[in-house]
Amino acid sequence: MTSEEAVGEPAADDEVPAAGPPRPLRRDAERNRQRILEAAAEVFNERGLEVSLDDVARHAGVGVGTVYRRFPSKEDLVEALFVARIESVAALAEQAGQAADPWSGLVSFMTEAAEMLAGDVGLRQLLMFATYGRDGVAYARRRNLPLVARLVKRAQDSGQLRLDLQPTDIPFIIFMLTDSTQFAREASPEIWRRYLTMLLDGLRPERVGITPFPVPALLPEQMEMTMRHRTTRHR
Amino acid sequence: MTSEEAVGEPAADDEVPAAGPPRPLRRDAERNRQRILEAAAEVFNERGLEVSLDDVARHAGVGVGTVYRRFPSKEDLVEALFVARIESVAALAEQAGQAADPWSGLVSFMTEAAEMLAGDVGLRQLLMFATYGRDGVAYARRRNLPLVARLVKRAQDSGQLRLDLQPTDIPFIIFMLTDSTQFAREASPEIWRRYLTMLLDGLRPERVGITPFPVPALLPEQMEMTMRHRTTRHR
Amino acid sequence: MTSEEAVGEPAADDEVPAAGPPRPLRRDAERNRQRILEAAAEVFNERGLEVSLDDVARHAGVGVGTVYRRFPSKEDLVEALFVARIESVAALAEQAGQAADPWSGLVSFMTEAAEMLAGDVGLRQLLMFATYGRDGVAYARRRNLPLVARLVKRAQDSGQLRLDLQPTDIPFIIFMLTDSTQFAREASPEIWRRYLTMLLDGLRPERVGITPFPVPALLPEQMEMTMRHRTTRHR
Amino acid sequence: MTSEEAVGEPAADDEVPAAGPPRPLRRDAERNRQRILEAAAEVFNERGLEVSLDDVARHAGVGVGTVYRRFPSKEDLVEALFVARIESVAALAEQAGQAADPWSGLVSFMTEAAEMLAGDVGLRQLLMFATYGRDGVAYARRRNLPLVARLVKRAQDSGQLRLDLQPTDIPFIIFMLTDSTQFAREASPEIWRRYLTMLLDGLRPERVGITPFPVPALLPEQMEMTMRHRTTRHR
DNA sequence: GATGAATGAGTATTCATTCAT
DNA sequence: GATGAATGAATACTCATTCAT
Repeated sequence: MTSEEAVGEPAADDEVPAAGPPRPLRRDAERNRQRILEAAAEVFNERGLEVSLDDVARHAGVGVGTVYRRFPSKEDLVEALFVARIESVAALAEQAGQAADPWSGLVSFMTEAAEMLAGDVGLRQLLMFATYGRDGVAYARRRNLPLVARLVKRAQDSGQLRLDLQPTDIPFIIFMLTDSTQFAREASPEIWRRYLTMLLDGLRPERVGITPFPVPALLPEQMEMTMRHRTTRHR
Repeated sequence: MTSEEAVGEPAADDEVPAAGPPRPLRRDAERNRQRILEAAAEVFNERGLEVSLDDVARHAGVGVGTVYRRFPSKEDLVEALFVARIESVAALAEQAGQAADPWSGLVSFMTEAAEMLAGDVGLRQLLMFATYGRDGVAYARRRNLPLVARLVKRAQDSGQLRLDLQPTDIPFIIFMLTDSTQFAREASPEIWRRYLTMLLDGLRPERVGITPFPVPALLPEQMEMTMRHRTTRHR
Repeated sequence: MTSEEAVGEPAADDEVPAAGPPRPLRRDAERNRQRILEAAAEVFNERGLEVSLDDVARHAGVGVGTVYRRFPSKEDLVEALFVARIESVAALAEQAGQAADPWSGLVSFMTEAAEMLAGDVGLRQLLMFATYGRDGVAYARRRNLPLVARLVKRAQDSGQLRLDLQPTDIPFIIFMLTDSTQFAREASPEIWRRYLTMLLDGLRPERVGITPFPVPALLPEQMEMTMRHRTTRHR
Repeated sequence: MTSEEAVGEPAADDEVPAAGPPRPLRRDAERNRQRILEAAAEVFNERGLEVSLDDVARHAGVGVGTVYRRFPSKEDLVEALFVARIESVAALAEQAGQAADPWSGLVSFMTEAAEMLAGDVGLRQLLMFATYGRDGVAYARRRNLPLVARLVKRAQDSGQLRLDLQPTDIPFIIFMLTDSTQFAREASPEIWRRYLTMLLDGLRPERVGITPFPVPALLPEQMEMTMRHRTTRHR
């Protein structure tokens, strides 16, 4: 990365990244950053992404000003949160890639990812609706997708998964599944497992009468575009 | 009990106060009412139910006072919009009940309902999250469910649908499917058809290796409770 | 009614008073006017002068437009109401003037006037705070004052009332007394009688140790000015 | 019980959350807080408690957000203003309790309290109608009444005040008196002194022909109830 | 004349974001 | 760097008043 590329940085003053990886924060700053992320995770999960940054700050035990110093806008905070979480999802995908049986590797990934999203309103809201957050979302997804692709590939190679399923279908399916939990949070937070079962049955290849998909899956590039389109500006 | 008396049924026609249908609006008023509804439909579809009534009014080319004259609160406007739409869904269910083949009846209903919801952010948001709207929401759902139940029953009786599928699963499935379209609005607004296919394949009964559902479906009563939990949100 | 008279139509300078008393309203118009006044009296008494004209109109069974045709503004309506009521007060004063005993004439007037005001939030609010209403208020008071003055004079002439009491003191006293009832509406709507007693004891002339008033009473002219100053404009 | 322990009285110090006094505001904040209070006092006095907080803010030269930062709602602002003032009234009552002559102690209190209320529309409106403000209102009154009761008792014990006067009569009288000033603000802001004289003459015991009160005074409990009836008015 | 529809400025309150301390 | 104070545009809703039907 040349210094020219690095110029793409926003305000130019503040935090001038000395050409190279962004200099690490001072230790107390880093601690605050973590606190804020934790507090945000907590309140976003409890009350959705609509909570005010004042609340986040209060919860984190810092001033709002500090939140803004670390995260130039609410969108950025939300995105940072997502990026942090997405790592876990990536980790899940990686682990699942080690599974002896390709099919059950894929299934565990889907199950575990769904578990995460079902239990974390904020995260899901962010991933799905992306009313907050920015390009980092697309980026993080890009990072995830190859891992998922590998899972899919292995399952298909082993003859356990219908061949017309695309890697991009997987995030969709996970979102869909956990959507049902949004709807039935109180009544049946695990309801998504029911629909996962249904779907999995529809993913097997060996069946007689398999119905071809009427619509192609999204291309990886399209996934990114998708994100950008939905980012509704917040005041 | 004459058919006139039957009209006294509480939830059924609260809009008819006492004697005869509410006198029709003056022509100009009716025109504006329509304009407002259209404008609301449009902006709600574009930007979700969060848009302000000022925006709706501006879009309709009327003053906000006019909006409030016709719809005493935002909730009422939203509900009016919803109630109108929900009738169509019910109509779809009724029509589907006439289909010669029970399975394809069910499939057309799901397809058509998904088409509606996929194309109408506001409607879907309302049905799913019901953060706006009032009793009409619960009522409309109540009205829909029995029709859906009939479709399910018929398909199961004809041996075309797995027996452990419950009527309450259907709305979930429709919500789930259209959820995917929320996500990929620009890139592929019809993507849900892909997942419908998958799901349908998982709904057939005659297959080898059918996997039993790990979680029960929601009971009809639970569907209503669900609603109540989310309804009380706005000042 | 000739066709010429009928011409009193909007285009032609509305209701031109043909030099003389304002032509009486058509009978139906008059009926509406009365209805509106009655309705206004009722709701103003129940809920204070803040009720909306829409409410008044609804109560009267007419459209708001009709209210505005008769009373160009809320202020005017309120004033009309006051003028109507003030007649009753004047009547009380006249009757009291007939009493055999001058002192008890004065006392009954004060008592009866206080009874009226204590029982009519709207009327009192209007007279006292005059946040609504206009010159008619001053006018009506002017009309009342001479009658009161006579009561005062008689009582003083008969040696039953301290000589330094001025006629303008009487309205003040009545307002003051009924003020207490505003305060204790629920707990003791008749509490004012208590303070009337006190005051009357302080009005007798024959006592030893009578304390001269430290401040002069208002002059009749000042009473009018008073009114004008308080008329806060309403949107 | 030491005077320090006495502070533990429930209503007495709810404003002190737990440990020590609430940390003092930053200097700029304090300055603005004062500005807001002054501005509020001013406009409330000029135009009553109905003025909008936008107006208050404008008058104070700050944004409305600042007003809301210091006073979470209009009610709170009003109460803050009131609580500050009410202390002065209490202080007056306390001082008056020190007077060598019980009668003149009572008279000075009434006079000084009336002076305060006569010059402060907002304060009076709040005390009288309590359409704004919260528990602080009830509390402050509760705090005042015993002090007043003492004044009354002393005057009665010294034979200078009629025995059937109750402590609750005093606030009524003060309200009544200043009511007259509301009415004659411009013409004669001191007019209430005239009626105070009258009333005082009616309060002496030794007179011939003293008229017993026809209605009992309010009980202290009733005073509070009174308040409650009017408090719940604002959104 | 009567009706009630339309208007829009006004109300209390919230919250992302900026800026003085 | 951290803090929390200040800002003001935005939101849902009301109501006196005007105007088309």
